[in-house]
Amino acid sequence: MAETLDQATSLRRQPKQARSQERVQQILDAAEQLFIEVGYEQTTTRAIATQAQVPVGSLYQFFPDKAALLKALAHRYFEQEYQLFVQLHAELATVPIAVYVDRMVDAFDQFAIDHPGYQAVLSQMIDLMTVADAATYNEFDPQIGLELAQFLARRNPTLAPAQCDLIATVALKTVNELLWLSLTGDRTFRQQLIAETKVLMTAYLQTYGV
Amino acid sequence: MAETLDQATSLRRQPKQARSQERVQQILDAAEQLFIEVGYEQTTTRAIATQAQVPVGSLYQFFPDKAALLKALAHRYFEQEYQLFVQLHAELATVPIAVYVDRMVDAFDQFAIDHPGYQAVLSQMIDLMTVADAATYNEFDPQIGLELAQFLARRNPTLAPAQCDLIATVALKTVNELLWLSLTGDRTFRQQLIAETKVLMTAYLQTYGV
DNA sequence: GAATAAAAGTGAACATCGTTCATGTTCTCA
DNA sequence: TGAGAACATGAACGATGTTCACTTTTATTC
Repeated sequence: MAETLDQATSLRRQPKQARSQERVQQILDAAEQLFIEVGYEQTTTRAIATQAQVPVGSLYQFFPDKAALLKALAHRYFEQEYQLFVQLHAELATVPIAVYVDRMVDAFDQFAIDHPGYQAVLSQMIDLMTVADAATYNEFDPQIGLELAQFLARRNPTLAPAQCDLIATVALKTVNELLWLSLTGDRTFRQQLIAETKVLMTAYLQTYGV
Repeated sequence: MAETLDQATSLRRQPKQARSQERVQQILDAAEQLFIEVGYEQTTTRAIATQAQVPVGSLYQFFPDKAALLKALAHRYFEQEYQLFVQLHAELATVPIAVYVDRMVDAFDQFAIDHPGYQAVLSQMIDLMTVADAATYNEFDPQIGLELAQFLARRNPTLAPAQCDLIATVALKTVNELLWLSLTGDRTFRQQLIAETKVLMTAYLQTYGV
């Protein structure tokens, strides 16, 4: 876990001693908690340092800037989401498309519910991306899109590869957005929106006979 | 135009003299240009003031803070989009749903293309909303949603009002997101995504027999 | 048309932020 | 055990959004 995280977030310095590695985790935990509580923008680096019981300087020993903290946290969630997809995708290789959609949407909905920090961290991550590059975000999402496109091509061989890519992009983006919207409402709203997302996706994919 | 803008953006002070009103427009124009060129975050209030050839203080005479400038600009676009919807919606009251979707999607796509500042301002606006309230954004979008829901109920009277609201919400959110995504790519990508958006929406709405 | 009040204009100064870096401390290993 | 590498520290820096005491311009009154 540690190695994967380090590689992806380009830590300013590799923590070689156990003491430093603990600090990195302390800082990340403190940052996540504060991002959830008061949001990314409102969280000062000094507050993160205080919460993690380290001086500000230690923060910049390992992370190049404040945004790197958010990226590191987002990376953790993307990684988990990708694992979730891979596992479920294998299980649902041959089921009808309606069942595939049903199970997938439910799984990702449940993931967001199970991880309290997901919404707070990701929403701030999206904000950051419009300003800066989308490197971190585009690390796992296109991977899912690629596998989804291959899945569609296997289901309906008459579809051109380019078209499969496009359909996968549309499907992913749409489900992402609607699940995201569902998180902003109460339980009833979320369940209704989940159901509606399934209707939408199933109708769309059945158009292509997959 | 001026009155509508003033009401919605809660200017700190109403510009009563012609001189001030000109200044407000100068400031807004300068802000929009800089937001497009270097982005909202990277644009300093001093830069806006310099560009508009006014001192920083004058900025805060009319706008409570930097975000108010972005909101005022976003409001202008929302207002124009709503007008566009109302007009087209009236024209398409009785056409088949596939035609309705086709014309609507094309119109909003064209709007984004015709207004160079739209993407820059709105993307920053979206960022701002996750941090602050969504008051400005929710000013016109739900209005469109409401009319869309009534439209669905008229097309298929067997649908419950609550379900019409839900369908309208899903449709709006989805089209919004996909059109937004289409702006990030080149001409070919945009055209393909526009076409795909129509397929998705038509398939979805035909499910409900509207 | 001069005097007074009200509105508008101004920019140096303030508070706070993200970040740095010179200096002190702790750990590693021959 | 001691020299060098890794790590820790927080005062200081530059930049930002914002304010407010002060000046200038416009409106009103006699």
